[in-house]
Amino acid sequence: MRTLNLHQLATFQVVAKHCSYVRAAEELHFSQPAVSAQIRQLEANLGVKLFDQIGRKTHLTRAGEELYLYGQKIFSVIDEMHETMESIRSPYYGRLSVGADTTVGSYVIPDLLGKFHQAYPNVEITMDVLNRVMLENALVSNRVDMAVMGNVPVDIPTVIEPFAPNELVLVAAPFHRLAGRIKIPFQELAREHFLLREPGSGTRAALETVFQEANLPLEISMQVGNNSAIKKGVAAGLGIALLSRVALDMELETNRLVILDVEGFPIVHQWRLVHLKEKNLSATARAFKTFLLQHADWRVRRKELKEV
Amino acid sequence: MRTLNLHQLATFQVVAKHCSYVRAAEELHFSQPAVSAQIRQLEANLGVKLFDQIGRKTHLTRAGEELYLYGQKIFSVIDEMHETMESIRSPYYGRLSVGADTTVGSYVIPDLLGKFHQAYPNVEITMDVLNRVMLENALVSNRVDMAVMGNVPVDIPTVIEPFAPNELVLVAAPFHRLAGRIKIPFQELAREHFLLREPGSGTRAALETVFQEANLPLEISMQVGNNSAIKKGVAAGLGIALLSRVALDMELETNRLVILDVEGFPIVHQWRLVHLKEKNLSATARAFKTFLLQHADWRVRRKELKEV
DNA sequence: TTGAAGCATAAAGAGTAATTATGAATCATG
DNA sequence: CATGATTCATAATTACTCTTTATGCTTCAA
Repeated sequence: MRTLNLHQLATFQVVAKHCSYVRAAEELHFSQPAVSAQIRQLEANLGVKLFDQIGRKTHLTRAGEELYLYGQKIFSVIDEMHETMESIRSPYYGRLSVGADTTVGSYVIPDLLGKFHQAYPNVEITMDVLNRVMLENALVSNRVDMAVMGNVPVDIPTVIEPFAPNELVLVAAPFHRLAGRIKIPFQELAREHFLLREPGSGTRAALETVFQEANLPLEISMQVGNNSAIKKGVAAGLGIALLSRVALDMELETNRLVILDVEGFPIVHQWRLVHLKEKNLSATARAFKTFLLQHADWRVRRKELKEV
Repeated sequence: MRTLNLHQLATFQVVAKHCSYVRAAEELHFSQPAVSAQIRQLEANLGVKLFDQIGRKTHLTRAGEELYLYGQKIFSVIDEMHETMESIRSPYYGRLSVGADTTVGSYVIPDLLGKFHQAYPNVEITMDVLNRVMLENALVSNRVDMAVMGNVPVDIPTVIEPFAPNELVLVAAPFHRLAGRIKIPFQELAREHFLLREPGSGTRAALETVFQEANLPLEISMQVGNNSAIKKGVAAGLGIALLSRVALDMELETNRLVILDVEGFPIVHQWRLVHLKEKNLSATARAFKTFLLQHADWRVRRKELKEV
C-alpha cells in the first residue's frame, strides 16, 4: 500500500502557491520535469486531478484547493513536531528521572536537585528514593535515567562516575563516656553497643567488615531500619552508631550527637553516579550528570569546611 | 533539505507500538534490516535517538514517545485528507459552477438545477446568468465548469453537446390581425412592426437573417434589451416579436400572447452544453452533464405535448 | 553451555527520482 | 502572420534510495 509522499505534497504546495510548475521548480531548485513528475504521481496516488491546464495557465481544481489546505495543516503539525524534537535535543527542556539510595536520596540529592532546577527550570525532574535492589531493578528496566548509590551493581554493564565521598562516622550522645576524647583506640569499641540498620545496608556491612578484620565481636544494641530512628536512639544513650556524615548536620549543630574520634574512622566510601552503558542519555540527562559531578565536589568541600 | 519521510514515520509508529523491530517487520511485511534502516535514518533526520536498546528489550526514549504522539496526529490528518479526496472523487459531493445565457438561464436551467439538486443534494451549485461575451470569458478563465448557450464560441477548443432545441416563434397579441390564421405566408410579415432585442442578440440575428434571405425590409417598432419588456410590448399591441418558445409558457396559458403560424416558423436553433476541451471535469460536473443531457429531452417533449 | 531471540552490518539487486535534451502548444508582438 | 518566448510534457540516462539475503554479535533462558 502506497502511502502519501511528503516530498510530493511539499512540491505540490509550492506549485499550488504559484499556480506554475516553472516557478515552483525555481523555488525548489529542481528541474521542471521533476516537479511535473511529482505532481503526476501525487495525482495518481490520490486518484484526483489537482490542476487544470487551461491554455498556458495552470489552475487548481477543487481537489487541489482542498489538498492545499490539508497540506498546510500537515506541515504545521510537522513543524511543531520538529520544534519539539529541537527542544528535546536541548538540555533545557525535557524530563529527567533519577534514582537514589536512601541516604544520598534523603540528605544529598535534594539540595543538588534544587540547584539544578534553578539552572534548568523547564526540566521536569523525578527522583525515586529506593533501596539497592529496587534501584538496580529500575536501572535495568530503564525506569530511571541514572542512579546515585554507594554499592554499584556489578553484574550489569554500567558507566560509573565517582560522585562524592561518603564519610561514615561513629556518633554518640554528647554525654557518652567516649565523647570529646581524641584518637580513641579501636579496641575501646569492643565494649560499646551498636545501633544498626538491617542486614544488607551498606553502612552495616562496612561496620561488620572492620570488626571482622580486627577480630572483635560486634555488640548489637538495637536493629532499626531507619536512620532517623538510629539517631534518636543514639541521642537517647542507647548506644553508638556508624552513620553517614551527611545525615548528621542538624544533630551536630544542635549538639544532640557528637562524632567520636576513633582510630580508623571515618570510613570513607564513595557515592557514585551510575547509568546503563547502553542507555542513550538525553541532552538533559547529560547536563544533569555534568552538573552533579561539578557541584558535588564543591558541596562536600563546603561541608568539610563547616565541620572544621 | 531533507524533509520528514512518512514512510519512515509509519514504520516508526509500528515499531513504537510493539517496541520491537522484529514484530514491526512482521506486521509491515518487511525484513527486519529494512525496518532498522528506516528507524536509523529517521533518527538521523530528526537528530534524536528514538529507542534505547537495553539488553534485548527495546524502549522508547522521551523523543520517541513525543514522536509517536505526533505520528498519530499527522496520520489522522492524512486519513481525513484521504476521505476528503474520496468524497471529491464521488459525484455526490463537490461544487459545480454553471454559466448560462440569458434566455436559457432564466427559463430552462433553473428547473433542471432543481431536479439535479434533488438527486445530488450535497452538491453546491452556482449558476451565473451572463451575456455571450461574459460567458465565453468565464469559460476560458475557468470560472465556470461549463456553460449552456446558443451560439457557442468558435475560436476556443471546446466540447459541445446539443442540449435542447430552441424554438424561436413569432408572437402577437391575441387581438392581432394575424392571430388565429394558419399557414400565413411569410410575405405578410413585411407589413408588421417588430419588437427586437439589442444587436448581438441571437434571436435578433436569426430574424434579420430570414428577412435578408427573403429580401424583405424589417420594420422595427421598438428595440428593448429585455425579453419581459418585449412580451409586455407585444401584448400591448406595439407589434410582433420573435421569441424563444420556452419564455412564453405563462403568456400563452393566460392568453396574453399567441403564436403566429407563419411559413418557415418556428426557427429551430440549438441550445448547447459547452465546456473547455482541456478542462478536467470533476465527477460532479460529469454527473451534471449526463443528467442535463438526459433530462433536457424529456423536458422539451413535455412542453410540446402541453402545447398540442 | 547451548540455543533462541533480537538487532546490527554488509553486499547486491530492484525501484524511485533526478537531470538533460527535446517537443508541442499557447500567446504576445513586431 | 510569422517569430520568439513561455509553459508544460515526454524520453532517455544517471544517481540515489530502499529492500533483501546472508551473516554476526549480544542477551538471556533452559
